[in-house]
Amino acid sequence: MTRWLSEEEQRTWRAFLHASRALWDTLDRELQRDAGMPHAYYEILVRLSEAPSRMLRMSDLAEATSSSRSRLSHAVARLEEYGWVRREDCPTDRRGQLAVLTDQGFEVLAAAAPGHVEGVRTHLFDQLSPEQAAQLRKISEAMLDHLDPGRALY
Amino acid sequence: MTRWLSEEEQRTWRAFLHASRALWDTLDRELQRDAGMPHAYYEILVRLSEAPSRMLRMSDLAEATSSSRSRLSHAVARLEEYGWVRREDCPTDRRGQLAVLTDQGFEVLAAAAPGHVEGVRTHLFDQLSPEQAAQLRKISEAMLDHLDPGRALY
DNA sequence: ACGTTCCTGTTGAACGCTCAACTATCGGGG
DNA sequence: CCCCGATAGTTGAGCGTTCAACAGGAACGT
Repeated sequence: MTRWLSEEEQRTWRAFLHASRALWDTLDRELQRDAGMPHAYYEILVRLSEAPSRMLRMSDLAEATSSSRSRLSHAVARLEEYGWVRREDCPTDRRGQLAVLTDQGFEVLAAAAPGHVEGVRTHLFDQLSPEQAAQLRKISEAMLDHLDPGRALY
Repeated sequence: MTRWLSEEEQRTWRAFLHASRALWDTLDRELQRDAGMPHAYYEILVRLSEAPSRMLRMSDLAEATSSSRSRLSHAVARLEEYGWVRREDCPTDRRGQLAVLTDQGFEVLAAAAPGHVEGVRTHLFDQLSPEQAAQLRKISEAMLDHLDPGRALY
């Protein structure tokens, strides 16, 4: 009863697989080389930098970066070692922890951002027509609607 | 001089980021749960199963799965422990090694494939119109042309 | 023949992620 | 008030990946 993929679908699937992996690896490697951090850590810093007072509850941060609580916990532990993030107790919920972006963390992020954005542009948007970029967004949103229906759009 | 992303581009980029990660995580988790292997190992088995005599040089296998030699070496070591793959010396190049899919490995793959294909269909193709699937292919190929120009198309 | 350079594949350490187990707190119902 | 299930976050072990270093063989020029 398996609904196998057509030849056409299989080619599409493999192209997508290789392309997204290649893009991912490239950006991750650039970030590691230029800023000394993996992309997952960069994303944490970005989300914190956009939050009010540059701080977020661990859970909210986990959701924003689509990462598990455990992963975030490990990641923040390391970011704390680097001095880029610091933990604070949540005043309204004694179970809670706040992750706070330090000034040093902000500096590191500010230094890393231009290179990374340039990478995203070079490796993704420069390769697509404006129509294709719009299509990619629709496609991504369709996938998200299915895989993660509750997620905040932005 | 940084060419920052427009609001529109940023939304596209984040949607793509979350969507491809969600798809990836979902499929990887399903495969781990149902077949006891990560997607990377599944891909290795697939490529071997399609090769003549179900064997490939390590380098060729690394390229086909877009993985580093080191990664493949570790992976094959583990697949060998499971009894799904076996190594043979290459007859024409004494540096070379051949990875060979065992009968048991083939059985495991045959058992895992229907579930995984169903996952790809459910989580990807069922969510896209035929036009969107075609667009996704073009988009992926444009990315590949840039990131990995020499790669075999299939 | 010889040496240099490239290529093939492996190794071990460091790192990040997953999973399951655990502690501590919150919040609602008897 | 107390209990109980749900929630917040952490921890450690196991696993896969990366990276740099390495050994051995091939290919090429001289």
